[in-house]
This record gives sequence, structure tokens and C-alpha cells, in this order.
Amino acid sequence: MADHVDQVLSQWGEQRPDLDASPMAVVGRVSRLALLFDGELRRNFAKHDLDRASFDVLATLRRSNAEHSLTPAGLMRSSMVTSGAITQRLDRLEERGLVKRRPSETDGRGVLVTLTPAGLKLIDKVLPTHIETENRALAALSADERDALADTLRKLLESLGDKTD
Amino acid sequence: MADHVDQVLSQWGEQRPDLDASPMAVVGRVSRLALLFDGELRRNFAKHDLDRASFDVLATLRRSNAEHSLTPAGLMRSSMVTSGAITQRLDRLEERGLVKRRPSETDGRGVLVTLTPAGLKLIDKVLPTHIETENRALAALSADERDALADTLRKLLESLGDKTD
DNA sequence: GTGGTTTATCTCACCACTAAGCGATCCAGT
DNA sequence: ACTGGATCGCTTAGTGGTGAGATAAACCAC
Repeated sequence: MADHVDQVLSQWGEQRPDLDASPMAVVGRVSRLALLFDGELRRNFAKHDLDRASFDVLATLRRSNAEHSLTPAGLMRSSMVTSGAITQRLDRLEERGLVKRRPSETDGRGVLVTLTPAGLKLIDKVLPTHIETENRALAALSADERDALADTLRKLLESLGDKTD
Repeated sequence: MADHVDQVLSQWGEQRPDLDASPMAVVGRVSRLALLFDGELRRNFAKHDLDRASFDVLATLRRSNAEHSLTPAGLMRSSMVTSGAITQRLDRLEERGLVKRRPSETDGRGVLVTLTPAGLKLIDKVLPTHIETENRALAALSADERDALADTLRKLLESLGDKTD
């Protein structure tokens, strides 16, 4: 049994036996898996007239606090995209009436983004199907394997600077 | 110690304690890690006037066979992008004199893409630094941890259809 | 052979993101 | 108070991708 990355590694062994391509066994698989996960999730989003970008914003607002509000800067930190992308995402969502922008009361530069009732309703409808989709994508692993995998990934993420404390 | 995903999970626990968000511990980390890896690799590519798309094509040709040649369809299968993206990538690389297209001798529809000497020289120069970059990105893990991680990721990939046999 | 299906590549309109940079505002140190 | 640097949200040009579809060649029953 072999996946695509196994084939890549075998090819490197043939053509460049002097190189130790073994780190690709992890890095290559992570990026490939991210793409496959993304495809699975997108099919579910599409059923609800959403894309990954909109879902990310709505979900981030939903879990942030009881008011479901956050600044664009906060959304940016959470989503790993640039500020320009956040502006555009919010434009689209505001256009659809799913979020609302209003000036910050304490910071003259700032904006506070809030879920509208329609936005709250939509994200609460999509969330259970999203989790179900993720569970299906992980069905090949036992609970123990998932935990061990999550731990190893956390260690990697922390080493690359993805920390909160 | 906690990474960004730990914070997300804790927020869901606060705002939607009825949902079991645990699959995000894996899916969220994979996608986040893929982005961080990508950033590390891109900084290295940039030093050599390359981007990820160009590197992917050059590296795929380099390891394919002794002639360093492949069809656009083969490149497409390997890279997980659409045929239109492959055409554009090849246009750019051909423009720079790094690859060459010529009609297939056996299939009137087909094209054979080959590394030029300049393309071969460039990819062979970049490859060792690429592997070194990947090794640095994985430095937090022991060899055993890398192996175990690769095995689990392979299992997931195969379950999602990423097989060769 | 012939007609219909499949395959290979390319074209084109569109889309979301990046990177650089803007004016406005905040704030820490003097 | 003043000021220099940091941060805020937004704008814009450029980029690399998608998705639908055009075109031509190859395949395959019959």
C-alpha cells in the first residue's frame, strides 16, 4: 500500500539517490492532506451557499464571545490571511446581510464586526454538518490515533511559532 | 502550552458546549500547519527566483525519469491543480527557458515537457536547500516521531483516495 | 470504416488573495 | 503637551488559481 508521497520518495531514490528526501514524507503529506480536507469541507459549504473564507469568518465570530463580535484585526490574526483579504471577506458578508460593521466606541480607527441574526442562524445550521464532515474525513483513524496525531501536530505548530501564551 | 487550535477548541467549549468540536484538533491543525510550512518553503524559493508552482513543476520533471520529461496531464495528476493552471505554469517556465514543450511522437494530442539544461541546473541547485528547509521545519520532532507521523498521515491520505496502486 | 465517446491541451472570464502603501488614530517617552 | 513610531482598516494593482468549454486527436464497438 502506498500513497502519492511514497511514489514521489521512490522516484527521488531513483533519480537522486544522493539526496535524503525523507522530510518530504511529512511535509509533502501535510500539504496534500490539507488540500484533500479542503475539498471535502468545500463540498459541504457549497450546500449552504458558503465558501471556506465566509465560513471561517462566521465561525470565528460565532465562537469569539456571547456578542459574536470581533475587530477585523482579530479576524486577521485568527485566519492567517492579510488585512486586505479580511476587508473583502467582510464586504461580501455584509452585502449578504450576514455580518454588520460599526465603528468602535473606544478606538477611532477601529471597527467592530458582529454576526447579524441571519448570520447566526446560518452558521448554527452549518456547524453540525461541518463537524460531521470532518469526522467522516477522519474515519480511518481510531480515537487514540487522532489524539496522538493532534499532539504531534501541536508540537510542530508550537515550534513554528503558532502559540497563544 | 497551547497552540492556536487549542484556543479555538476552548472557545467552542464556551460558546457551544453542546457540540463536540474535537475533529478540529486534527483537521484545523493540518490546514494551519500546511500554511506555515508553505511560508517557510516560499522564503527559500524566493531566494532562487522561484515560487511554489514553478518549483513543483521543475521538481516533478526532475524526479520523473532520466530524461526529465512528462506530459501536462502527468504534471496535473501530480500537483493537484487543474489543467488550466498547468498550462499557465508551463507558459511561465517556458518563457524563462527552464522547460521546453514538444509534440508527442506517439499521440497527436499530446505534448512532452522536458527540463532544459538551465532548468536542470536550477532545480539541482535549489533541491538541497529545499530539503534543508524542510528539515529545519521538522526540527521539533525526533526521527521516531516523524516516522509515526508519516505513517498516520499516509493512512489518512489513503482513506481519502490518495493511492497509487 | 464509421459514429460516438473519451482524452489531452489550451483558452477565457472570473475570483480571492497578496503586497505595498494610504490617511487616520493611538500611545509611550520625553 | 509633543512627537515619532506603531497600529487600524481600507485601497489598488498584480497574480495564480478555478471552472466551463473549445478543439483536435485517439479509441472502440459495431
